[in-house]
Amino acid sequence: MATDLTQEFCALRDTYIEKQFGRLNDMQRQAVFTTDGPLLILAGAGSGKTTVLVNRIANLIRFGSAHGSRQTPRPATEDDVKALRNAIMTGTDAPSWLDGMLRQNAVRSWNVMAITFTNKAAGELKERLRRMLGGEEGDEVFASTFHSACVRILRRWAEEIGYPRSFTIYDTDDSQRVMKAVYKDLNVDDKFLPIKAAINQMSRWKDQLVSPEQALASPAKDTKGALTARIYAAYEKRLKEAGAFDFDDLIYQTVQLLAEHPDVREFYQNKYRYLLVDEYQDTSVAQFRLVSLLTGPERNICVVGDDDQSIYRFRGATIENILNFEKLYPGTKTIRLEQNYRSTSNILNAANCVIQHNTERKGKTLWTDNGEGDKVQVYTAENEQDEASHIADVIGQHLKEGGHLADHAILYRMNAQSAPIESYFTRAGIPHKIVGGQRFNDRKEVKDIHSYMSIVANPRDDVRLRRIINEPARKIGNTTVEVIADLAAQEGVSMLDIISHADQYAKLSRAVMPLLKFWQIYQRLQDSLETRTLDEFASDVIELTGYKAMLEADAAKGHEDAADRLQNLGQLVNNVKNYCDQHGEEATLEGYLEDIALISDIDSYNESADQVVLMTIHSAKGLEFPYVFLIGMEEGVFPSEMSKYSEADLEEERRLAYVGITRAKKELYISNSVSRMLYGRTQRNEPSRFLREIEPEYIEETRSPVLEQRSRLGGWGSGYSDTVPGGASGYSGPSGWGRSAGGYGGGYGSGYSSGGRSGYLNREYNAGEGRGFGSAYANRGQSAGGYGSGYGRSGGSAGYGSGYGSAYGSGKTNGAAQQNTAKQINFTGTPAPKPVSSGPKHYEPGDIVEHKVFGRGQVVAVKPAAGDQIVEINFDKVGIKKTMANFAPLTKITEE
DNA sequence: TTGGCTGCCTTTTTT
DNA sequence: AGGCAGCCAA
Repeated sequence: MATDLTQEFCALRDTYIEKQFGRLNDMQRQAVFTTDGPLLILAGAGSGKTTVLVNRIANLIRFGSAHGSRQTPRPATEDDVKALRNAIMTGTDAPSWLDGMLRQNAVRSWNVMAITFTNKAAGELKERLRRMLGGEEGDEVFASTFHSACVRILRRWAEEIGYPRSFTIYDTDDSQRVMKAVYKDLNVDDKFLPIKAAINQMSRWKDQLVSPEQALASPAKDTKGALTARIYAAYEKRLKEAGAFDFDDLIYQTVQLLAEHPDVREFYQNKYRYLLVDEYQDTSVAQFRLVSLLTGPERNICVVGDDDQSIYRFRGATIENILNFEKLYPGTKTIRLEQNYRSTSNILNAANCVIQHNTERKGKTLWTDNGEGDKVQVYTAENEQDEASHIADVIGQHLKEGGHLADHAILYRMNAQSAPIESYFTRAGIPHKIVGGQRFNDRKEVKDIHSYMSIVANPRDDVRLRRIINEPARKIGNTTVEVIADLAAQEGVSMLDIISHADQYAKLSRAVMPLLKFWQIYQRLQDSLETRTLDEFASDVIELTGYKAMLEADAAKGHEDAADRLQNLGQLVNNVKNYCDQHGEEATLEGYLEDIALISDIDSYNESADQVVLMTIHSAKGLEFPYVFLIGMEEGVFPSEMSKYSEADLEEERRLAYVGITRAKKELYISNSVSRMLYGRTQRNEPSRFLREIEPEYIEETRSPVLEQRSRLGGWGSGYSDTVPGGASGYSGPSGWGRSAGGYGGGYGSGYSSGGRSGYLNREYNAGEGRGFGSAYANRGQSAGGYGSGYGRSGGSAGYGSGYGSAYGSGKTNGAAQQNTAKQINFTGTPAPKPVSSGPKHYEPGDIVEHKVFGRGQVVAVKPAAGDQIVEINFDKVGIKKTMANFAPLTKITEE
């Protein structure tokens, strides 16, 4: 009888628990209820991956392995059954006295570890756990990134492997500085082996857990390989001396620690009995090893990933980790999540079309029961300004229909592509935010202050010391620094140790005063750290080091960016303050420095501001937006030039395209531009192959009106300019030539001399557009009054005219007189490409204007600025905004 | 040692 | 195009 009751209770318990996760689909629920043993979740884009992770953790903590189990801790009673049935029927929580019966083998929250790639993802996970489980239990789950988790482990055990507890984390810039020193030491020429190449190789070795010894021992394929191994060894030695880890070391050294110290390993295996790893497709060999070292004998390891979204191969991620997971963990249960909740079917189908062209994949097809939605809009622009203006048009349209700026994201392949959009949006007054690119913490002044802060935390850090020892200038030049470094090496102490006794070294006699002064500053900083709060310490650093005085002096001299820099330092102090507020008692200098080393721009991106977001597709992974603009869909841009020659690289680009497309919820806008300025020259690019891979039924194409007009006039094909080595007839640079694919009307050549000394042509382009005009100019034309003599050449194919040009010099030294005399010679009257808006405009307060994006508004103030006007407009819908008169998409309606 | 100039190089993505 | 490093001159 009791057995029957227990059986009934178990069945009811399943129902009850399932009801708790009733909003999940079958596959998702399966994933949630698979609590023990290895589990691989293949989660397509938008398939509710984070939801599954959160719910799975919640289930572990609330019910453990109760679901599906036919046993209970004690035999069930009739009261148990009744109470549970009642809870199910009424949809209420079961009474707490049933807890023991329901929470069979429930996992304690601090036994769960969830690893993600970005702080943002970790934060989101924590936030959602908090909401689901409540503050106490939610917060006790350890959710962090690979790198933060490693830092945490290393902080605790650093001394075991010969590092100081307050080790420094080096960023790429620091690494490069170390590398330069190593090159000098080993007498390596960076022309023979570029520093970047060495760093890259070293980084790959660390990703693959190859030690310097192994690298040295491995049969070198060539001299460069052998040399790189020696460089690697020397680099590691330096880092160890400085008590520093670089990004790769954080993982690598943690793996070494866990592998070589069974006690440490067991400590963590006992502590974290349930492991979850997000974005598993982006793990490296080292990260895989780390995860397996943390996984205890119970093998409660759950990984979530999507092989189609693996986009970090270039930095050591190996897609094999996910492809081979089942082999490495026999008995793995694999669950596929293929239902997409994010996008319309048109968007999803477009994504599927593209990704199907890849061969190296597990294979899965996303589907959705969301509606068809609008077709994917493909726009061919004339140039990047046109592309920007088109995007502004669309956004403006959406705003008129009641949409929000923040619902729009502009995604691109590389950071450089943000510039034209940024400039257009700024001038048009469209609020936007660029995520990524130059990070705040990468700014020179910010890094300098951080360097000061970090040498107080870690006096051994010679790299950072060198960075700031003469910043601001305090008469400690290179020669002196090298002498100190030599002395330090001789005595086996840090450079700061030498500086503290500078008066004892004859070799330093000339620089004794400045050095002792520096030492004094250092001591005052140490003192400040001990006696004041962290943010006060930060502002002391800015003051006591003379940094502030230096910038103020610069600003007084009229140095333009000095004021900005001062402001940035103010922001830095604010950031320290925020850090303190967040961490309260636990705020430490090391902690702050760690944060800034590991936290990226995207982590602080906050959706709440009503702005259009601009970021790379890489940064956008894991995010979603109602309206997405995927720009620069051109061969040579996306896929990038560098990936064109390798099939594996191309597949990665395609996965990136897939990631980009699947960010869109409601509408996707893809654009390509016929001509684009890239790396300082104008290129003509074919539309991306990824664009052609999308079945026509899912897309709707439009071309820029300018292009339409031109093709009516002349009918042009697909001319573009190619680059071939020059060399003949005294050309120093490459010379370009135009090629015609299908009979077009004109060509123009524009050449300019870059060196300027003898006025020869350095580069020349012919492009299949326009009607044959050309202009050549000298870039730094110093000779002959700043002239270069330029001409366009017709390069090979019949059918377009020869362009030629007028030359001018814009040399900074003596070409000024010729400046602005450039003429675009126009032979046929065909209009030259138009600027964003034509003709100078003048506004006066009271004018009623129509803005393409913001709609109707009234001018409230006008300020002249650099040949233009800053117009302040009060818009009916969005309030007051400032725009540049000549660039904003503005039309004057009436004057009042 | 500093500061200015020239010439050189980079331009894929980032924790 | 633009930034930076290294070189040279003061």
